[in-house]
Amino acid sequence: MSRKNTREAIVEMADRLFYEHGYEHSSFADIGDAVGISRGNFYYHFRTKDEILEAVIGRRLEQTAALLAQWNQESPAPRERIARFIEILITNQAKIMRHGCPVGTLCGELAKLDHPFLPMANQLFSLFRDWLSRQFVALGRADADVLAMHLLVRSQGVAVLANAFRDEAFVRREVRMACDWLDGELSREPVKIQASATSPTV
Amino acid sequence: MSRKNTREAIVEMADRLFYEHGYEHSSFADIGDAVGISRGNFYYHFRTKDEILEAVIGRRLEQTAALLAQWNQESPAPRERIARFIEILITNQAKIMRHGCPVGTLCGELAKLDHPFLPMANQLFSLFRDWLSRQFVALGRADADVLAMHLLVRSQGVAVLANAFRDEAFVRREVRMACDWLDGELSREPVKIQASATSPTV
DNA sequence: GTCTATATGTAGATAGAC
DNA sequence: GTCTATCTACATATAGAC
Repeated sequence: MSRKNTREAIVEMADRLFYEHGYEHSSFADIGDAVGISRGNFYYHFRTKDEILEAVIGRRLEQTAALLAQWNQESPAPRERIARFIEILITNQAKIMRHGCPVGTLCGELAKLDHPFLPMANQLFSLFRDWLSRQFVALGRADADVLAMHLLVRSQGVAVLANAFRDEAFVRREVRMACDWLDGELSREPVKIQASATSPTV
Repeated sequence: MSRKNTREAIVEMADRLFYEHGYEHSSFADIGDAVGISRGNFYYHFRTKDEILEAVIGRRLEQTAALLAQWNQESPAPRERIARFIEILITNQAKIMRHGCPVGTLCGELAKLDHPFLPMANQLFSLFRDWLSRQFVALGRADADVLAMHLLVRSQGVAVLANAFRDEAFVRREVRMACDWLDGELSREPVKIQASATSPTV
């Protein structure tokens, strides 16, 4: 390898292959061949497959945090920031139609495998959830987390169905509907959440 | 096996294991052990793993069609029928929180594997889509398919996030929000869909 | 129809030369 | 750091006895 950092090259390729073909379906041979190294060399950098998965999730967590920080910088207004989240469905449309959402599909696969790194992968969702929630808080919403989760619901649902039906017009339409929903919500007065139960014993 | 039909027992167990642990992660040994037959006997009934997958998808297609027919019988009003679709998120809540939506996770996995039976699995989505669309048509909506797809978006998004966060209150709340959305939609006048493009050359 | 035994391929993982 | 050779485990799949 002429690369300065083989380890980085492995993680980058594993990240891509895990997304495109799934974690379980991506073998050491697949990753090694794609990077251009032997399996033996592979094991010099990672002793187990779980180690690679951990590195990939760590990388995604870093990149997601960086993306959100970038959105914070580029869009001062919370309303615009939320819109950028919704629009990633358009920005990454081609990949989402082919492979689904990188976060949703990884968490789904690890849940099926009952994998110990599932909680770590779920932190990817939490990054978006908490960031969205902060934007709604900044807009004075008491039900910020409810709205944040609802936007996650819409984006995940669109990703799943975009992957199944591969219909660009559908994605654009749902993005428009989500933006309309956002406008509608933000034109209301802030609403207090009702307590979920009155009995203290439950 | 004391069962009358071993083949049926295999398909039934494979259906369950594919749902709980994924298609690729469920081996012949797993299925055979769970049913209580040897691997040799297994191959008497199914020559390849794809054959079992085909049988499982076929079974799900039949059961889904039967479920929709049952809803048609039990609920004459389209509005109530649509509500029943939304409420499967509550009915199957425990399973969805553990393993996600059976349809969404199967289609997602087969998409990753680029599996030839992906189109067949996607028909599961189409069954719900078309059925929902017919209900909205019965309610006089010109944009019936748009509304049907939107309900699929919501249910798939809730399933993905219920699987990740395992939060019952979240599921109940989103179901309520979906019902509210439905009420809001059905209290409007029917809306014509705009043509997606004016140019006939595109 | 069901079983045991076995063939064959491929996965993850290791040892040791260079 | 990188390679080749190798090991072990397990997956799909087959053959043939009962």
